[in-house]
Amino acid sequence: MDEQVPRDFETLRATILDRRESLPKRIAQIAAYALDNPDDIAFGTAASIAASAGVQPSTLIRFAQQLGFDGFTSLQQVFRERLRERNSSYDERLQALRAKAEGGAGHRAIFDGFVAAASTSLNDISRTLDDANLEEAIALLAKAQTIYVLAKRRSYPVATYIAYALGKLKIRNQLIESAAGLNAEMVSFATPADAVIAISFSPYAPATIEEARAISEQGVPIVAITDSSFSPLAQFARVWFEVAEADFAGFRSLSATMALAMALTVGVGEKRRDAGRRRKA
Amino acid sequence: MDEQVPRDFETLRATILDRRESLPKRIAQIAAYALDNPDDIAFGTAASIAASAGVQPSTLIRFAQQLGFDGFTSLQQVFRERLRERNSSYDERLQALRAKAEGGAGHRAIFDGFVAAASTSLNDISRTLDDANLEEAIALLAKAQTIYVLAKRRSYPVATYIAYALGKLKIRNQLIESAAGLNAEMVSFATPADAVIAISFSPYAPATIEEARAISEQGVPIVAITDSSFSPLAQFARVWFEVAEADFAGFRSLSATMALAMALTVGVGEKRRDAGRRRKA
DNA sequence: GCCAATATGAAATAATAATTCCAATCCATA
DNA sequence: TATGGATTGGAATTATTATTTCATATTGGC
Repeated sequence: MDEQVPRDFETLRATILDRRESLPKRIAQIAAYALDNPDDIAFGTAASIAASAGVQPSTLIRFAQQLGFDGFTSLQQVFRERLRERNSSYDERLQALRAKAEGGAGHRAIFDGFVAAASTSLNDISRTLDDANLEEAIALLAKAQTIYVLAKRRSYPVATYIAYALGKLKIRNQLIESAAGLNAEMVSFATPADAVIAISFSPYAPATIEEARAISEQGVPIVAITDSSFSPLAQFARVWFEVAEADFAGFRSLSATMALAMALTVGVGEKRRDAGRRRKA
Repeated sequence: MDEQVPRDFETLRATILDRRESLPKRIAQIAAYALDNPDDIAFGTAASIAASAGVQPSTLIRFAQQLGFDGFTSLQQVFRERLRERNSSYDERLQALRAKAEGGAGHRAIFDGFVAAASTSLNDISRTLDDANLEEAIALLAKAQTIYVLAKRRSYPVATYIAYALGKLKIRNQLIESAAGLNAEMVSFATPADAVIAISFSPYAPATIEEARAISEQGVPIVAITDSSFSPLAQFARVWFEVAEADFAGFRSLSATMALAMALTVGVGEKRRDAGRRRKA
């Protein structure tokens, strides 16, 4: 018996490619289809796959048998296993990272912990972000004459990134910060024709809250990124996003907030470009 | 009919979690199993899944029906679809999202793009980061009297985050930035007993390079985070990290750099604490 | 503690899908 | 171009799997 049944996808693939030349026409046809559409093989029924590949179900079974399987079903297992492994790798790796980080095995573990926290946060936010909310925020910001950016302490890096990106997109913006302690004055220039992006997480920096309150009392609409509906920022905001960042070693990730911030920024850029184009036309 | 059938996995998951409380015991049991072992649902037969979850096949079908599906088979489709999608690698997904965003597919696509870019970057860096390099950098920084942080433009948010974290850890640090244009003077205070974290990506901000050169000429050791071995920063650095961030819509992610920055920061914090403890003992 | 409504288990049934079989066709070779 | 073997198509058969049904158990309200 020189027939070694390929148990994993890569071996199977190699075997098929190897024999390609010597396969009968219809078998070759289904072989090509299998390598091109492995997902279909994993999920389809013999009949549906055969139809998609343009052959008879029986041919599909002969193909499987020629490879040493005892039928289509066992061939299909290989294709399913492949999907399973590919898919689990990500979650499992995250799990492993977290476990290793918990175990405290040197500095690599710290790094892994931050990577895991960031990944988790990204997963969470892409699950929970509300599309309508995003549209509303972008629409609001796109109308603004000047976009003010307000964030301190832990959220400050996000603010600087937003300011950088807005600048690159040639969107007028003002980061509310001042070495000279002129924040209050800066805030007082904002009008209802402007808008604010405010970012703050618990424990909320008092200055951020205070400035957000002042600016909202002037009628300037606020888009807030914060961590719960109890956040004082949420009550001043016209639109607000709840972002739950995972933490590690006492520091919360910023990855989800960053992704959202970029989406807002670039979204505003696009919306303005579209509006401009429409006006010209 | 108020029954909205969840067509995608996330919606389904949310629906299940939402109703969790009100589900009968066995149904709840299979619901929990489904969320814990989605792969098994995708590939198993009703009988095999029911057995693994410790319920009857009929319960599984009732579960599906309660969610608004017309049977187990249509519920299973959702789990299969999830595998299909998840399976496409991050790179492929990023590619697809880019195309989608180009085509003007709404703002959600932009957001998804940034999330995908961040995830890709995190994947890459956790694959490529060299442990020894990390140890060396942390050892070097832990010895420093003052840690100077140097980064402009796109990398500036990372610098502010490092400065924030170092501050929280009570590690003396100095962000090299000055509204008054006194960077050169600031740099001149650094001595070989200090250290620098410098971050710069192509196109390298000339000021960063210039200051890095000046500071290295004073014998101050530099830990650099940059994007290639050809980076001018790499040549001034005692230790350097190559970080390849994925980009989307013209903006590169910062997630990998952030994770590395946090690992460095917290690593230094730990190393100092350990050293302090040893000295006391 | 009893009743009705609801939930569960187990087996029967229906549906679906894989496999087999055989006749028809194709192809290489003499 | 005739012949044997290999290949293929399509329907029949068999196996597997989902679903339904109904008897039994459990639960919650009075």
